[in-house]
Amino acid sequence: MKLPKPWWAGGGLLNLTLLLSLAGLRVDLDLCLPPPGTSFREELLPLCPTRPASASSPFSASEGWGRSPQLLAKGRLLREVRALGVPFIPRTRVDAWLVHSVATGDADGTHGLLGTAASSAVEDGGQAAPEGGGDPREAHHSPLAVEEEDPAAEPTAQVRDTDGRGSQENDILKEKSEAVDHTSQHEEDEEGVPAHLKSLQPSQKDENKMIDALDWEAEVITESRNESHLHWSDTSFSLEDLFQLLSSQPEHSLEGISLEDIPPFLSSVDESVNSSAHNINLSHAISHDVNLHEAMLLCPNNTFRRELARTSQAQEPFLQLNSHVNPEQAIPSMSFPPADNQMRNLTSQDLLYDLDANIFDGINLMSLATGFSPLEVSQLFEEPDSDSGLSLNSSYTTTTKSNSHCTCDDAVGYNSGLQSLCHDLGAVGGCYPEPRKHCYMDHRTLSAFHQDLKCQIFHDHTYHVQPGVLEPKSESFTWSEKSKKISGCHDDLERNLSRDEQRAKELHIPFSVDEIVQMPVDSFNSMLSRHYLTDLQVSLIRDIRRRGKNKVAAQNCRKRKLNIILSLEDDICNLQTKKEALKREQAQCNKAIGIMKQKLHDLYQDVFSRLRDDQGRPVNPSHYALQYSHNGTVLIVPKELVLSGNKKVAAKGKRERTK
DNA sequence: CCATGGTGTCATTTT
DNA sequence: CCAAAATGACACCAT
Repeated sequence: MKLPKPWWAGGGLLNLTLLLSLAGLRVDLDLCLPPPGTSFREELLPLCPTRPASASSPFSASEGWGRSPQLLAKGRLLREVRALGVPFIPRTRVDAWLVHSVATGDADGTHGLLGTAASSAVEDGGQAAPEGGGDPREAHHSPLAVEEEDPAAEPTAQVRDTDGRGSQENDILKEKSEAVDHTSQHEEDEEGVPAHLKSLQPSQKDENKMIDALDWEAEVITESRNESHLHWSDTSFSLEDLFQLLSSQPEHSLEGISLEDIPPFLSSVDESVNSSAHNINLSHAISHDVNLHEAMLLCPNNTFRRELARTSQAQEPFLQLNSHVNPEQAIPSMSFPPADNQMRNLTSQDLLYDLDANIFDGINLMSLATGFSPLEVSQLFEEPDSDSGLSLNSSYTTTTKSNSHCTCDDAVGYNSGLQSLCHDLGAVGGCYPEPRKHCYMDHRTLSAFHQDLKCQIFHDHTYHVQPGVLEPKSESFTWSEKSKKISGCHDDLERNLSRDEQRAKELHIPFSVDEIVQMPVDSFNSMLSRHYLTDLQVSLIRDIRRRGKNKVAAQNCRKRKLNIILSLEDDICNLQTKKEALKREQAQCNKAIGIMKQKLHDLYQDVFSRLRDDQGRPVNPSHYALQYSHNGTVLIVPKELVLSGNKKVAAKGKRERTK
């Protein structure tokens, strides 16, 4: 028959086995050793405050946070090994009631003190009622219950409600917390290996690391148990040893849960570890006004991200709103939306818009008249803003500045009669040096080129550009201002057009921006080859594709960054939670040790109060000590001998440890 | 007016 | 070696 597990059991770090056989009575001390099948972290480790157990969580507690069967098998194996106790001292229970029986002058206890074996009393008295105040079992309560009382254990999302933020945002935050929940919780194995050791590791390495961590922890426990074994399984020891060990064991044993084991960076959050508000701020600092909700879309198994994904999909038709008419397109979704038709029908509603349209048409005409590309001409109407969207040729310009003359020669191919003007304009910066475009020009038939000319001349508008106005530096009518004017005067749909979309529209690019960006490489190249496009159009299409790809890449990059930040935040939360659990465990161990010390002291005093020497005088406990030998006898030994024996035992234990 | 965060873009590096 | 992706840095804009 086994006594209930002491309330402090579950520490797993202080393995103090005391076999005190006094007159046949056996007092077994087994502190903080988790019983087979349980892990102290499973009992003590509370849930992460930002991870309230919800039904929507993809990982329930029964699923072990998604632990793999291999890991569960390893955990079971380790527990079985621990349960066997090999080669450690077999685990025993604290038979506090025995101490009580001795202290209260129980007859069996007295009899046991005299040296007769009465180990059966342990079994017979196992169900005796424990002593009221000092019995640790009476103070036993579930660590989870402790956790429930801990205000810090409240879900952060609930606390956030008090932060004055809307419930919807709180829901989002909660979803975010759950979003990052499984990503690290399922990586936390049952042996409590810190998640931060593995959270950023590839999943394939997790198992190996898990094995290493398990071995590591088993080794730590082995050392702890061996130390206890070396101290206590010697041929003999005294109660003084027990006192000394109890005095030294807390610090020693608690090294395993020392706060120094927490990674150093946690020290920065040490002060606020007891404050749930800290968790709020941590999450809040990242979640506040973050418009990167799409970032969550990358992570699977997340309701929040799935919701956003659905929202994004619902908005996708709107994203295709800027698709242009292309009869050759086989993509149905790229058809011309009515909104765009409406927008085109509204061209006369705004004089400014007409002016801008005329300007662009004039630019096209200028390009024809001067042999200068419309893009270059259009640059004359903007400031040299690298962010203008019209600076797409900036890289080419910088890389081919020395070839400006050749570029102008190329431009002469369009209109050889204006070479001098080409030079003049080229000095402004209107170079068009990309050689690949000329390859398109080479295989293009002249008739097609003239068709392009006719097409552009068809939009002829009288537009005269003064040479002085061509200086971009002096041009105050910048692109951004133009965009502002356009966006300010047009409807919302027009305002949502990006610069590339506007330019593509102005240059009559027969493809939508989405098409250009999302099209596969082969399709893109074949599309360029199939269509007769001007160099400007090809250049713009390529730039649109490059910018679009890069835009998506930048978005993905930022999403990854945000995910990393969230993951780190989650790691911080986990480590804080573990730190709190370890602190509670340490406090419980200290309390248990104190109780044990007191009980042992009482027992010691009681034993000596009953002992008499040969003359019938009481034995002074300050001069003598009780020493237990393996043959079951208890000797009263002068303390001088005990101290010398302790030194020998300590030396022997040290030698065995060094082996 | 300033601070902050989101976003687009370019240049460069990495894959 | 080249193309695409990734990323740092910067500028602009909205709040």
